Amino acid sequence: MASDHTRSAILSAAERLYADRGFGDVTLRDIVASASVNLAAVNYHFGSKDELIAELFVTRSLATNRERLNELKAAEEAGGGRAAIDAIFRALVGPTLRGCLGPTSGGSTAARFMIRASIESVPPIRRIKNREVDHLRKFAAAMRRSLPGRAEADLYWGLHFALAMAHHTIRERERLTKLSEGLCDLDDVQGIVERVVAVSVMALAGSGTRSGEKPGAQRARQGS
Amino acid sequence: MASDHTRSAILSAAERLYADRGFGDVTLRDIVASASVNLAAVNYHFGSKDELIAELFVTRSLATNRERLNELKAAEEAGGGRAAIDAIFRALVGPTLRGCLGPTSGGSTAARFMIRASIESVPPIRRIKNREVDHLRKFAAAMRRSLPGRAEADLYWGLHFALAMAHHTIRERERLTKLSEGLCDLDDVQGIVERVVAVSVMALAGSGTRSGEKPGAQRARQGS
DNA sequence: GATAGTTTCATACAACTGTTTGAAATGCAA
DNA sequence: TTGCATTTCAAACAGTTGTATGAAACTATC
Repeated sequence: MASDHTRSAILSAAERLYADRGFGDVTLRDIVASASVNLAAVNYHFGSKDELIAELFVTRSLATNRERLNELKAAEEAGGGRAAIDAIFRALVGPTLRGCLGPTSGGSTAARFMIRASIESVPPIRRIKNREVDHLRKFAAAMRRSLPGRAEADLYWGLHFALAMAHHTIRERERLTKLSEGLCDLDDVQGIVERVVAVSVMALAGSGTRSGEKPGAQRARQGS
Repeated sequence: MASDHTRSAILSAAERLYADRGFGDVTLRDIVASASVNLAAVNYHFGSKDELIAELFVTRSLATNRERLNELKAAEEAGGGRAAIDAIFRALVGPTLRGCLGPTSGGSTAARFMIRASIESVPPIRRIKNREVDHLRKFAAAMRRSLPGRAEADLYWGLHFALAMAHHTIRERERLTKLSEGLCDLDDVQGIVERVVAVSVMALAGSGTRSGEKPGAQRARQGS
């Protein structure tokens, strides 16, 4: 395995190019040119283009998941087995938002790569994301412990909405800046985390107090 | 312009194929084979592949936007110029969710196409989406009229989060079903609309009462 | 220093892509 | 029917893509 210089040169060149120009128009030839290695090296070291992409994504997303679980574990230990619901949401969306937003996002290749991976959905990444359910289940379990009375479906909707706000903020951060004409400060990552956490907590607190009653169903609608 | 038979055959074949298999692996040759027309017909009638995709997307998204604005207008007229905030959110997310979710989504090609367009981000569609800011500004304006006291940034965040929940629900509906093991009923579209609206309203109501104070900032954090 | 295993390299391959071309077919007005 | 414009068609084009090949270079072991 020698020095692995070629292998890691490919990895970092690929990550940078994908981050900058997206998966759609970066070819293996672009990557090997940027890494100053031979074209055949990609297939030799990774097997195929898709496996290269998969390795890039797995590495980064394992890191995020680990960070998430660490925060969750810390919060549960601090609460004696039951984490506060806001701490759970913070552990869920904090690492992702901190990784992809703020001043880091301009400089860190890893962050920009993960943003790309979240915007463009290519087959190898989709396959990996589909296996992420187990990871999310751990957060669902923590929420169940935190709010034993709450209906199961409400917990899942809360989890889902928290991820929705976090991911959508990452995906559409440019559009939000343009829409709000800079009023929404996308560099204040901690502020955004707290905003997402606060709304997620409210969403959960507001939805019915006990079992599966649909929230908002009491409101009248105007149309058909 | 004759009967336009070829043109519309291409449009509907393309929409169906893109809906079923995504933009990534549908070629012009697939489309013309499915439409039983000649390969050159696409370039003759649409100019290029991208313009074909653009026309498909523009048609569908104009329809949704029109529906949104109709609902918004009705709500504002009913309120004498000021729509209730929940009615505004309902006008924003209702048409999209109804279009892409529920029993329709299984059968309607248009709905499945729009879901694809929301998941895979191809250049021609991205270009069009970037021009959607003007449309969203109308909703921001309605929100401003509805809640004159609220800080501008909070309104944009509210708008942003509402869209986040709606789009994420469409994008990840399969994963949410799997994660919740069917507990989240993705076929109850009206229930979902009301859930999203309720959370959006709460998000806005909960964020500071007046000026740009960041919500949740009063909460302590455990980490660094 | 010969040997075996790994890694690099230039090159070719085979397939597929969107687009163009120029001629045939069609429709329609005079 | 003649003439003209629109539309269809088969075929080819020019370019790109990821991958495979087999020889060369390198590395470490004996």
